[in-house]
Amino acid sequence: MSIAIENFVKAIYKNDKNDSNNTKPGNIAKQLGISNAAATDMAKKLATKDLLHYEKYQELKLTDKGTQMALNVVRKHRLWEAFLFKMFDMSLHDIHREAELLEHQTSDLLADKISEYLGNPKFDPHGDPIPNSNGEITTIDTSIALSNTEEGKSYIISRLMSDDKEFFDFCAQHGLKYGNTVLVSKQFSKNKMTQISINNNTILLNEDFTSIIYVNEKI
Amino acid sequence: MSIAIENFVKAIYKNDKNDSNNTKPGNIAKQLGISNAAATDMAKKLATKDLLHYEKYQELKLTDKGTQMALNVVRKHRLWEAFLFKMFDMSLHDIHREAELLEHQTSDLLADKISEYLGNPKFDPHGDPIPNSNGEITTIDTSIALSNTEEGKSYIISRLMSDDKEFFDFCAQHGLKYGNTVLVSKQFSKNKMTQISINNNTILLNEDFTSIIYVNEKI
DNA sequence: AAATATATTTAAGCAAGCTTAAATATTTAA
DNA sequence: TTAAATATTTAAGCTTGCTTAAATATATTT
Repeated sequence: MSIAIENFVKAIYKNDKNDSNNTKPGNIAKQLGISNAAATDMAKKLATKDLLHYEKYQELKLTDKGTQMALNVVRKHRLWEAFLFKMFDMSLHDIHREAELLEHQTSDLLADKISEYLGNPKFDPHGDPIPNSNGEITTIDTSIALSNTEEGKSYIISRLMSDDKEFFDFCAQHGLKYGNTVLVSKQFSKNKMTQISINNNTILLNEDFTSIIYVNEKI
Repeated sequence: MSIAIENFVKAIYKNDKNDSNNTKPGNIAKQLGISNAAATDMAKKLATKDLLHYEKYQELKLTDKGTQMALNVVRKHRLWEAFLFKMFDMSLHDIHREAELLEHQTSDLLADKISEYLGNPKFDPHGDPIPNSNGEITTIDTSIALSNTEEGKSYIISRLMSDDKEFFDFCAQHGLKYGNTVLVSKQFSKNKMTQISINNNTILLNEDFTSIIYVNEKI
């Protein structure tokens, strides 16, 4: 299957997993940077390939076959991220960009080799779960958004849910990295801001960031 | 530039480096598995992009710009081969196939990271030279074909010049691998066959193989 | 509930990268 | 050196994955 198809299916899959689960063509189009018309065309085409269910003006829904394809691509993406993260000193954003390309040109065999080398990890450096070769995902996700944490408690960063370079640059600069510990020193509930301590520094984060940084309470 | 263009330019480059240096469209077409007409079309198009010189019925000649592009792709291909060879237990043929795809989706940055990780190697596991980031190649190649070796001498395998799976399977089976030592026990000059010893086994190779296995005399 | 705004779909069309078939040029061989 | 074989080019046409513009349906607002 083509790169365009893999990306289309992946976009629907990721949308489905998100809060705002709008999987109509227009929303997919926006994420892929193509026109609405192109998205509608593609949706119709993929329906004939049994990758998704299409009904005029309705949400696009992946079939089992489509879901498997999406999971396969997502698996390769996240394995590449984990692998490049381990092997090379590159920013999370650069790693994401490489993985975005490599994911489409990776055989199942190579994906398995990478996975094996890494010890079959269940999460990538963003904290996103890595599907196994059967498309199964470990979804034991007890993490919460930094915006929902409690004052005075310490947490371990488990997910950075973004693809935005500025966000990652900010994170890298302040030590906000998968596995690191943060102390929530104050929640400004009125202004929806959170004050944290990390590496002996105090940072004030607004909701844009605290809603995409996920953490687990440190026991 | 597209994958099709990169592959086209690469094919011309590799043809130029070979003995039978026929770089007319038909020959390139054969190697890429496309029609002669498609190759002619592409050649005309690439001429307008200043990647090659095209004159009706003449050989295709890469411009400096085209050569640089080819070298860049070849560099990425061979770096991937060296990297996958080092990291994973995969056959040379599988590695070649992965590299054939990955080479087009690798940023210069990532290529440099891979090269650095490997200690900026000058040769890949086939023994082919890896261009550096400026497109410069180390061509101190003192190796000779196994068919030209002398009886009774020992040699170190330096190049396996093929993309053929059956050949690589044969090599893997008999320990014919980059860096390994072979003793040439007999040259059957009349039949163009060579008898070698490797890993305490004796193998008789015909010219199809001895002409693509390159070695350096063991001092 | 009607009017307005927004989203989706349809239609027509374009560029890239191919194809096959026919025309033309070059090579090879007799 | 002329005829036959082979290679290259031209021409017409196809598929994929997009575009813009216009038509149609759905959502939102008042």
